[in-house]
Amino acid sequence: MAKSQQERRAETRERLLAAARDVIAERGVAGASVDALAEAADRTSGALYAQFGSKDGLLLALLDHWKDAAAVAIAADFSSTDEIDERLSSLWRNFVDPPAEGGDAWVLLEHELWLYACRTPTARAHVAARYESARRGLGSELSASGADSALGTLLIALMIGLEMQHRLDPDAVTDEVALAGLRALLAALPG
Amino acid sequence: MAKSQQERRAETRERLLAAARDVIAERGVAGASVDALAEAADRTSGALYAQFGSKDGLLLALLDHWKDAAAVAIAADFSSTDEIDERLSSLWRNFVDPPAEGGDAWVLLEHELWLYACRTPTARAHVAARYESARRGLGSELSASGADSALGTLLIALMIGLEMQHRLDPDAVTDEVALAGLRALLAALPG
DNA sequence: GTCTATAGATTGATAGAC
DNA sequence: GTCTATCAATCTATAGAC
Repeated sequence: MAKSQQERRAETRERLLAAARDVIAERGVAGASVDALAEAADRTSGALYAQFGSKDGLLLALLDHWKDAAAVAIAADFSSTDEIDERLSSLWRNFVDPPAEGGDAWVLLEHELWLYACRTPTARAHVAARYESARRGLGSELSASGADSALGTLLIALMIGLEMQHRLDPDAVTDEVALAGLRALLAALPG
Repeated sequence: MAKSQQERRAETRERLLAAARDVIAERGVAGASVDALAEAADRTSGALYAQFGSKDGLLLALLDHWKDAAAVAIAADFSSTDEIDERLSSLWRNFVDPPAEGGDAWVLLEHELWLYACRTPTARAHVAARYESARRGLGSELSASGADSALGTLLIALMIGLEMQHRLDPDAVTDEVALAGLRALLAALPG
Protein backbone atom coordinates (compact mmCIF):
# COMPACT_ATOMS: atom_id res chain seq x y z
CA MET A 1 0.00 0.00 0.00
CA ALA A 2 1.35 3.37 -1.02
CA LYS A 3 1.86 6.18 1.43
CA SER A 4 -1.02 8.54 1.91
CA GLN A 5 -0.58 12.22 1.24
CA GLN A 6 -0.55 12.84 4.98
CA GLU A 7 2.27 10.37 5.48
CA ARG A 8 4.21 11.89 2.62
CA ARG A 9 3.77 15.34 4.13
CA ALA A 10 4.83 14.16 7.55
CA GLU A 11 7.89 12.45 6.13
CA THR A 12 8.91 15.59 4.27
CA ARG A 13 8.56 17.61 7.44
CA GLU A 14 10.65 15.09 9.35
CA ARG A 15 13.34 15.02 6.68
CA LEU A 16 13.54 18.81 6.53
CA LEU A 17 13.90 19.08 10.31
CA ALA A 18 16.62 16.43 10.42
CA ALA A 19 18.42 18.11 7.52
CA ALA A 20 18.19 21.46 9.29
CA ARG A 21 19.73 19.95 12.40
CA ASP A 22 22.69 18.56 10.46
CA VAL A 23 23.34 21.36 7.99
CA ILE A 24 22.98 24.16 10.53
CA ALA A 25 25.31 22.37 12.93
CA GLU A 26 27.86 22.22 10.14
CA ARG A 27 27.53 25.63 8.50
CA GLY A 28 25.59 27.76 10.97
CA VAL A 29 22.16 29.36 10.76
CA ALA A 30 23.20 32.09 8.34
CA GLY A 31 25.47 29.79 6.38
CA ALA A 32 22.76 27.24 5.69
CA SER A 33 20.82 28.38 2.63
CA VAL A 34 17.25 27.35 1.98
CA ASP A 35 18.32 25.43 -1.10
CA ALA A 36 21.04 23.60 0.84
CA LEU A 37 18.58 22.66 3.60
CA ALA A 38 16.03 21.37 1.10
CA GLU A 39 18.61 19.46 -0.90
CA ALA A 40 19.96 17.74 2.21
CA ALA A 41 16.41 16.52 2.82
CA ASP A 42 16.05 15.29 -0.76
CA ARG A 43 13.42 17.90 -1.45
CA THR A 44 13.38 21.33 -3.09
CA SER A 45 12.95 24.78 -1.63
CA GLY A 46 9.31 24.74 -2.67
CA ALA A 47 8.58 21.94 -0.22
CA LEU A 48 10.28 23.88 2.54
CA TYR A 49 8.18 26.97 1.95
CA ALA A 50 4.98 24.89 1.71
CA GLN A 51 5.77 23.35 5.10
CA PHE A 52 7.22 26.22 7.10
CA GLY A 53 6.46 29.39 5.18
CA SER A 54 9.98 30.79 5.56
CA LYS A 55 13.46 30.00 6.76
CA ASP A 56 12.64 31.46 10.17
CA GLY A 57 9.53 29.30 10.29
CA LEU A 58 11.70 26.24 9.89
CA LEU A 59 14.02 27.43 12.65
CA LEU A 60 11.15 27.95 15.08
CA ALA A 61 9.81 24.50 14.27
CA LEU A 62 13.28 23.09 14.82
CA LEU A 63 13.40 24.69 18.26
CA ASP A 64 10.16 23.01 19.28
CA HIS A 65 11.02 19.70 17.70
CA TRP A 66 14.29 19.40 19.63
CA LYS A 67 12.77 20.83 22.77
CA ASP A 68 13.91 18.19 25.18
CA ALA A 69 15.66 15.73 22.94
CA ALA A 70 18.86 16.62 24.76
CA ALA A 71 17.43 16.08 28.22
CA VAL A 72 15.97 12.75 27.21
CA ALA A 73 19.16 11.50 25.64
CA ILE A 74 21.24 12.50 28.63
CA ALA A 75 18.89 10.95 31.14
CA ALA A 76 18.77 7.69 29.18
CA ASP A 77 21.61 5.62 30.60
CA PHE A 78 21.71 7.93 33.55
CA SER A 79 19.32 6.14 35.88
CA SER A 80 21.19 2.91 35.38
CA THR A 81 23.20 3.43 38.55
CA ASP A 82 22.77 4.87 42.02
CA GLU A 83 26.44 5.55 42.62
CA ILE A 84 26.66 9.33 42.60
CA ASP A 85 30.12 9.50 41.11
CA GLU A 86 29.15 7.21 38.28
CA ARG A 87 26.10 9.29 37.52
CA LEU A 88 28.21 12.41 37.22
CA SER A 89 30.72 10.58 35.08
CA SER A 90 28.03 9.27 32.76
CA LEU A 91 26.51 12.75 32.61
CA TRP A 92 29.77 14.33 31.51
CA ARG A 93 30.67 11.64 28.98
CA ASN A 94 27.26 11.82 27.34
CA PHE A 95 27.57 15.57 27.15
CA VAL A 96 31.02 15.82 25.67
CA ASP A 97 30.62 12.89 23.28
CA PRO A 98 26.91 12.25 22.66
CA PRO A 99 25.95 8.87 21.18
CA ALA A 100 22.57 10.19 19.99
CA GLU A 101 21.74 11.17 16.44
CA GLY A 102 23.40 14.38 15.39
CA GLY A 103 26.57 13.09 17.03
CA ASP A 104 29.14 15.56 18.22
CA ALA A 105 27.71 18.32 16.06
CA TRP A 106 24.83 18.55 18.51
CA VAL A 107 26.63 21.10 20.68
CA LEU A 108 27.42 23.34 17.72
CA LEU A 109 23.73 23.35 16.87
CA GLU A 110 22.86 24.32 20.43
CA HIS A 111 25.21 27.30 20.26
CA GLU A 112 23.82 28.35 16.90
CA LEU A 113 20.29 28.24 18.27
CA TRP A 114 21.36 30.11 21.40
CA LEU A 115 22.83 32.93 19.30
CA TYR A 116 19.75 32.90 17.11
CA ALA A 117 17.57 33.21 20.20
CA CYS A 118 19.64 36.08 21.60
CA ARG A 119 18.98 38.06 18.41
CA THR A 120 15.43 36.93 17.64
CA PRO A 121 12.80 37.88 20.23
CA THR A 122 10.35 35.35 18.77
CA ALA A 123 12.78 32.52 19.42
CA ARG A 124 14.08 33.53 22.83
CA ALA A 125 11.19 32.12 24.84
CA HIS A 126 11.49 28.78 23.05
CA VAL A 127 15.17 28.36 23.86
CA ALA A 128 14.73 29.72 27.38
CA ALA A 129 12.06 27.08 28.02
CA ARG A 130 14.41 24.39 26.73
CA TYR A 131 17.09 25.39 29.23
CA GLU A 132 14.57 25.71 32.05
CA SER A 133 13.37 22.19 31.34
CA ALA A 134 16.92 20.86 31.34
CA ARG A 135 17.65 22.62 34.65
CA ARG A 136 14.68 21.14 36.45
CA GLY A 137 15.27 17.72 34.94
CA LEU A 138 18.84 17.59 36.16
CA GLY A 139 17.99 19.11 39.53
CA SER A 140 15.33 16.56 40.32
CA GLU A 141 17.55 13.72 39.15
CA LEU A 142 20.46 14.62 41.36
CA SER A 143 19.14 16.57 44.30
CA ALA A 144 18.12 14.70 47.43
CA SER A 145 15.25 17.06 48.17
CA GLY A 146 13.38 17.04 44.89
CA ALA A 147 13.74 19.62 42.14
CA ASP A 148 16.61 21.97 42.91
CA SER A 149 16.77 24.48 40.11
CA ALA A 150 19.97 26.08 41.38
CA LEU A 151 21.90 22.83 41.24
CA GLY A 152 20.74 22.14 37.68
CA THR A 153 21.68 25.67 36.67
CA LEU A 154 25.22 25.28 37.91
CA LEU A 155 25.84 21.78 36.59
CA ILE A 156 24.60 22.68 33.12
CA ALA A 157 26.60 25.89 33.11
CA LEU A 158 29.80 24.09 34.05
CA MET A 159 29.34 21.38 31.42
CA ILE A 160 28.63 23.87 28.65
CA GLY A 161 31.71 25.92 29.48
CA LEU A 162 33.90 22.85 29.79
CA GLU A 163 32.67 21.48 26.49
CA MET A 164 33.51 24.75 24.76
CA GLN A 165 37.08 24.66 26.01
CA HIS A 166 37.32 20.93 25.31
CA ARG A 167 36.34 21.43 21.68
CA LEU A 168 39.06 24.00 21.12
CA ASP A 169 41.70 21.94 22.92
CA PRO A 170 40.76 18.48 24.24
CA ASP A 171 43.85 18.37 26.43
CA ALA A 172 42.78 21.48 28.26
CA VAL A 173 39.85 19.71 29.92
CA THR A 174 40.56 16.27 31.31
CA ASP A 175 37.80 14.03 32.61
CA GLU A 176 39.35 14.30 36.05
CA VAL A 177 39.07 18.07 36.16
CA ALA A 178 35.53 18.00 34.81
CA LEU A 179 34.41 15.46 37.39
CA ALA A 180 36.15 17.31 40.19
CA GLY A 181 34.20 20.42 39.24
CA LEU A 182 30.86 18.66 39.00
CA ARG A 183 31.48 16.92 42.32
CA ALA A 184 32.36 20.21 43.98
CA LEU A 185 29.10 21.80 42.85
CA LEU A 186 27.02 18.82 43.90
CA ALA A 187 28.65 18.71 47.32
CA ALA A 188 28.35 22.41 48.03
CA LEU A 189 24.74 22.93 47.03
CA PRO A 190 22.12 22.72 49.79
CA GLY A 191 19.28 20.27 49.19
CA MET B 1 50.02 69.24 10.90
CA ALA B 2 48.08 66.77 8.79
CA LYS B 3 48.19 63.09 9.44
CA SER B 4 50.82 61.08 7.64
CA GLN B 5 49.83 58.26 5.35
CA GLN B 6 51.01 55.78 7.95
CA GLU B 7 48.78 57.34 10.57
CA ARG B 8 45.85 57.32 8.19
CA ARG B 9 46.42 53.66 7.43
CA ALA B 10 46.69 52.78 11.08
CA GLU B 11 43.51 54.66 11.89
CA THR B 12 41.63 52.89 9.13
CA ARG B 13 42.81 49.55 10.45
CA GLU B 14 41.72 50.47 13.96
CA ARG B 15 38.32 51.66 12.78
CA LEU B 16 37.72 48.50 10.77
CA LEU B 17 38.61 46.26 13.70
CA ALA B 18 36.35 48.18 16.08
CA ALA B 19 33.53 48.10 13.54
CA ALA B 20 34.00 44.36 13.08
CA ARG B 21 33.74 43.87 16.83
CA ASP B 22 30.45 45.77 17.02
CA VAL B 23 28.75 44.63 13.85
CA ILE B 24 29.67 40.97 14.25
CA ALA B 25 28.44 40.99 17.84
CA GLU B 26 25.13 42.34 16.58
CA ARG B 27 24.57 40.34 13.41
CA GLY B 28 27.01 37.44 13.57
CA VAL B 29 30.00 36.54 11.43
CA ALA B 30 27.94 35.38 8.45
CA GLY B 31 25.37 38.13 8.88
CA ALA B 32 27.92 40.93 8.77
CA SER B 33 28.60 41.74 5.12
CA VAL B 34 31.84 43.26 3.94
CA ASP B 35 30.01 46.43 2.90
CA ALA B 36 28.29 46.70 6.29
CA LEU B 37 31.61 46.27 8.12
CA ALA B 38 33.30 48.92 5.99
CA GLU B 39 30.41 51.35 6.29
CA ALA B 40 30.35 51.04 10.07
CA ALA B 41 34.00 52.10 10.00
CA ASP B 42 33.26 55.06 7.72
CA ARG B 43 35.25 53.45 4.93
CA THR B 44 34.39 51.41 1.85
CA SER B 45 34.94 47.77 1.03
CA GLY B 46 38.02 48.73 -1.00
CA ALA B 47 39.78 49.88 2.15
CA LEU B 48 38.92 46.62 3.89
CA TYR B 49 40.42 44.52 1.10
CA ALA B 50 43.52 46.72 0.93
CA GLN B 51 44.07 46.19 4.66
CA PHE B 52 43.10 42.57 5.21
CA GLY B 53 42.84 40.95 1.79
CA SER B 54 39.55 39.22 2.53
CA LYS B 55 36.76 38.92 5.04
CA ASP B 56 38.53 35.99 6.69
CA GLY B 57 41.69 38.06 6.87
CA LEU B 58 39.82 40.65 8.88
CA LEU B 59 38.45 37.97 11.20
CA LEU B 60 41.91 36.54 11.89
CA ALA B 61 43.22 40.02 12.60
CA LEU B 62 40.29 40.58 14.94
CA LEU B 63 41.17 37.41 16.85
CA ASP B 64 44.71 38.59 17.43
CA HIS B 65 43.69 42.14 18.23
CA TRP B 66 41.30 41.06 20.98
CA LYS B 67 43.62 38.34 22.18
CA ASP B 68 43.61 39.19 25.83
CA ALA B 69 41.45 42.27 25.94
CA ALA B 70 38.96 40.30 27.98
CA ALA B 71 41.47 39.05 30.51
CA VAL B 72 42.90 42.52 30.98
CA ALA B 73 39.50 44.12 31.45
CA ILE B 74 38.40 41.52 33.97
CA ALA B 75 41.58 41.68 35.98
CA ALA B 76 41.44 45.49 36.09
CA ASP B 77 39.44 46.26 39.23
CA PHE B 78 40.06 42.75 40.35
CA SER B 79 43.25 43.26 42.34
CA SER B 80 41.63 46.07 44.27
CA THR B 81 40.75 43.78 47.16
CA ASP B 82 42.15 40.78 48.98
CA GLU B 83 38.84 39.56 50.32
CA ILE B 84 38.25 36.34 48.40
CA ASP B 85 34.48 36.66 48.29
CA GLU B 86 34.70 40.15 46.93
CA ARG B 87 37.10 39.09 44.25
CA LEU B 88 34.70 36.40 43.05
CA SER B 89 31.82 38.83 43.19
CA SER B 90 33.71 41.42 41.15
CA LEU B 91 34.76 38.72 38.72
CA TRP B 92 31.18 37.63 38.11
CA ARG B 93 29.75 41.14 37.85
CA ASN B 94 32.38 42.19 35.31
CA PHE B 95 31.68 39.07 33.30
CA VAL B 96 27.92 39.32 33.17
CA ASP B 97 27.81 43.06 32.70
CA PRO B 98 31.11 44.30 31.31
CA PRO B 99 31.88 48.00 31.59
CA ALA B 100 34.50 47.86 28.85
CA GLU B 101 34.05 48.98 25.26
CA GLY B 102 31.79 46.67 23.33
CA GLY B 103 29.51 46.55 26.37
CA ASP B 104 27.23 43.59 26.83
CA ALA B 105 27.62 42.55 23.21
CA TRP B 106 31.11 41.35 24.06
CA VAL B 107 29.90 37.90 25.02
CA LEU B 108 27.94 37.46 21.80
CA LEU B 109 31.13 38.27 19.89
CA GLU B 110 33.02 35.65 21.88
CA HIS B 111 30.48 32.99 20.96
CA GLU B 112 30.57 34.00 17.31
CA LEU B 113 34.35 33.71 17.27
CA TRP B 114 34.19 30.38 19.10
CA LEU B 115 31.83 28.96 16.47
CA TYR B 116 33.99 30.44 13.74
CA ALA B 117 37.04 28.76 15.28
CA CYS B 118 35.27 25.40 15.55
CA ARG B 119 34.63 25.47 11.81
CA THR B 120 37.81 27.17 10.62
CA PRO B 121 41.05 25.28 11.27
CA THR B 122 43.12 28.42 10.64
CA ALA B 123 41.34 30.23 13.43
CA ARG B 124 41.13 27.45 16.00
CA ALA B 125 44.64 27.87 17.37
CA HIS B 126 44.11 31.60 17.81
CA VAL B 127 40.97 31.18 19.88
CA ALA B 128 42.42 28.24 21.79
CA ALA B 129 45.40 30.38 22.79
CA ARG B 130 43.03 33.10 23.96
CA TYR B 131 41.25 30.69 26.31
CA GLU B 132 44.51 29.20 27.52
CA SER B 133 45.76 32.66 28.40
CA ALA B 134 42.55 33.43 30.29
CA ARG B 135 42.79 30.14 32.19
CA ARG B 136 46.31 30.74 33.39
CA GLY B 137 45.60 34.36 34.20
CA LEU B 138 42.67 33.48 36.42
CA GLY B 139 44.40 30.53 37.97
CA SER B 140 47.44 32.49 39.06
CA GLU B 141 45.26 35.30 40.37
CA LEU B 142 43.15 33.10 42.59
CA SER B 143 45.16 30.04 43.46
CA ALA B 144 47.33 30.07 46.53
CA SER B 145 50.04 27.95 44.95
CA GLY B 146 50.75 29.84 41.76
CA ALA B 147 49.23 29.12 38.37
CA ASP B 148 46.56 26.45 38.68
CA SER B 149 45.23 25.80 35.22
CA ALA B 150 42.48 23.46 36.41
CA LEU B 151 40.96 26.10 38.66
CA GLY B 152 40.94 28.65 35.85
CA THR B 153 39.38 26.12 33.50
CA LEU B 154 36.51 25.45 35.86
CA LEU B 155 35.82 29.04 36.87
CA ILE B 156 35.76 30.23 33.27
CA ALA B 157 33.56 27.31 32.24
CA LEU B 158 31.05 28.03 34.97
CA MET B 159 30.88 31.74 34.19
CA ILE B 160 30.38 31.17 30.47
CA GLY B 161 27.56 28.70 31.06
CA LEU B 162 25.92 30.92 33.65
CA GLU B 163 26.10 33.92 31.37
CA MET B 164 24.42 31.99 28.58
CA GLN B 165 21.49 31.06 30.78
CA HIS B 166 21.39 34.55 32.26
CA ARG B 167 21.05 36.12 28.82
CA LEU B 168 18.06 33.97 27.94
CA ASP B 169 16.40 34.51 31.30
CA PRO B 170 18.04 36.85 33.84
CA ASP B 171 15.89 35.50 36.66
CA ALA B 172 17.19 31.99 36.12
CA VAL B 173 20.67 32.92 37.38
CA THR B 174 20.79 35.03 40.51
CA ASP B 175 24.02 36.52 41.79
CA GLU B 176 23.69 34.33 44.87
CA VAL B 177 23.62 31.10 42.87
CA ALA B 178 26.51 32.23 40.68
CA LEU B 179 28.66 33.14 43.67
CA ALA B 180 27.79 29.92 45.47
CA GLY B 181 28.99 27.99 42.44
CA LEU B 182 32.23 29.92 42.07
CA ARG B 183 32.92 29.58 45.79
CA ALA B 184 32.31 25.83 45.65
CA LEU B 185 34.84 25.40 42.86
CA LEU B 186 37.44 27.56 44.55
CA ALA B 187 37.04 25.71 47.83
CA ALA B 188 37.19 22.23 46.34
CA LEU B 189 40.20 22.65 44.10
CA PRO B 190 43.61 21.66 45.48
CA GLY B 191 46.26 24.35 45.33
C1' DG C 1 2.13 18.95 -1.60
C1' DT C 2 5.97 19.34 -4.39
C1' DC C 3 8.72 20.85 -8.37
C1' DT C 4 10.61 24.06 -11.90
C1' DA C 5 11.70 28.51 -13.11
C1' DT C 6 12.62 32.87 -12.00
C1' DA C 7 12.44 37.47 -9.90
C1' DG C 8 14.85 40.89 -7.07
C1' DA C 9 18.13 41.82 -3.70
C1' DT C 10 22.61 40.99 -1.65
C1' DT C 11 26.88 38.72 -1.31
C1' DG C 12 32.45 38.44 -1.63
C1' DA C 13 35.76 40.03 -4.48
C1' DT C 14 38.23 42.59 -8.48
C1' DA C 15 39.74 46.55 -11.69
C1' DG C 16 40.95 51.04 -12.57
C1' DA C 17 40.78 56.06 -11.40
C1' DC C 18 42.84 59.22 -8.24
C1' DG D 1 45.66 53.68 0.45
C1' DT D 2 41.11 54.52 -0.67
C1' DC D 3 36.98 55.02 -3.59
C1' DT D 4 33.75 54.00 -7.40
C1' DA D 5 31.87 50.81 -10.37
C1' DT D 6 30.97 46.39 -11.46
C1' DC D 7 31.07 41.19 -12.04
C1' DA D 8 29.52 36.59 -11.12
C1' DA D 9 27.58 33.92 -7.64
C1' DT D 10 24.29 33.22 -4.22
C1' DC D 11 20.54 34.41 -1.41
C1' DT D 12 15.19 34.43 0.10
C1' DA D 13 10.95 34.18 -1.67
C1' DT D 14 7.18 33.81 -5.21
C1' DA D 15 4.34 32.00 -9.29
C1' DG D 16 2.45 28.55 -11.95
C1' DA D 17 2.52 23.71 -13.74
C1' DC D 18 1.37 19.15 -12.27
